[in-house]
Amino acid sequence: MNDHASHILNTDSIEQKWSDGEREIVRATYRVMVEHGYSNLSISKIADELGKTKASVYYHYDSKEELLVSFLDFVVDWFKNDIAEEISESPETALSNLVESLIPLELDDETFHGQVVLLELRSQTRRSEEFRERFTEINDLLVGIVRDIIERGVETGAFRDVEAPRVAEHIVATANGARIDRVTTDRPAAPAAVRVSLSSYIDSELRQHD
Amino acid sequence: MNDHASHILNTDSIEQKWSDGEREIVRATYRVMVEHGYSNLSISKIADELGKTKASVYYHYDSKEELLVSFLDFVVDWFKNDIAEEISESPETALSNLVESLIPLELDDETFHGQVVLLELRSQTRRSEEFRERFTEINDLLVGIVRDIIERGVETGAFRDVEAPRVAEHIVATANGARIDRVTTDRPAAPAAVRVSLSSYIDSELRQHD
DNA sequence: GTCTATAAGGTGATAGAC
DNA sequence: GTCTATCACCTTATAGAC
Repeated sequence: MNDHASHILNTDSIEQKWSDGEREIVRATYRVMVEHGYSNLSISKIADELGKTKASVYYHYDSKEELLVSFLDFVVDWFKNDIAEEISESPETALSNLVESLIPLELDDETFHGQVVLLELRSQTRRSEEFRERFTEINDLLVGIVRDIIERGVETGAFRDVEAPRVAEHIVATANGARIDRVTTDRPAAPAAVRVSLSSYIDSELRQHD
Repeated sequence: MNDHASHILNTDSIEQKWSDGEREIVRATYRVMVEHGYSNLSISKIADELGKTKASVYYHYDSKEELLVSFLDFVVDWFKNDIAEEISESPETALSNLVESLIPLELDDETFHGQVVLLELRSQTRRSEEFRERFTEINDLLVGIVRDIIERGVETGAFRDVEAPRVAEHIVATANGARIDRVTTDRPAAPAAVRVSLSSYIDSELRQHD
């Protein structure tokens, strides 16, 4: 699994259930957001990025709201495709790989801005139920992955018999907290500290030592 | 310590370094944000809430940006005053009290909306360095409190000899992750799960059992 | 300190031609 | 599908009277 928002919306990771026009618009939307932030997003800027006019955007989407929900659907899809990778390993390495990718030591600028954009969108939860549903799905997916890894480890005897659902919530909450801290503060040492402490927690609480 | 945004900006917890006019404006700003969200905040709405006109607001603040930074200064101040409470207890109870208040089981509506507003503002980190500084300060403060409790516990022998700075970052990241999950998703069981797992982590990793 | 009035510009969205 | 033109509205911010 890659960093949360890296290479987001790459064509090859997006399913075929959208038309070319919609796909182009959503990708342009993402580029505008990475450059200007969600709060400065406008249909005009999207149209400029596309090299077309506002009316052309409104041919594909009836409203800005609908476009944003569509954008979130792309994010969810990307997330599903991206997260499915490399969990065929042993539970121990799968979990530590996941932690490492959830809390990377460094972020390139585009990924960084992509994370901020997703946080901006996440904070718009009052906008509609549709928004809320998408972020609920993303968190459910991530927690589900972690829980499955832990349960698999418990079955194979690699992990102690912990309560997988709770521990999974704990790990995901920690990773998300670290990620948000990184992109909203100047505390450069924090992410690495969290990662070390979380890894040591996993090692001593979950791992079955012989 | 109370919930992050409960009773925020109560008059008695705010210092005297602002004029009455500014204080009134900032408190009106908060009320507008709780009702309409940060992204729908406007000078007009603040003026309406105050029962005055836009020009009156601009007499006190040269720009919306300046007003928002001033608002964040109030938040930081509130945070300082609020967080200083009840840490005179034993390290064990101080830490578990803190975790309980950082991850409350229930949130009333106003506190809930207040948390969303703070998340919206936090996501506006690209707006200016001033924004970023305030949230850096808030996180530093919180991590500092936790670290001090842990260090005190290590000194008194209540806790094992853990690396206080790292564990503090871990605990705060987890609490923040749980808080953001709560206000941006429909996953009602998640906060309690995180809280249980975090408490059990603290109990088994930190506590010196005899 | 607060008011009225206004400027200058961006926004989401639509009508109708091609 | 894309265009031009336009609408109604809201925004931040200022000038000047009281």
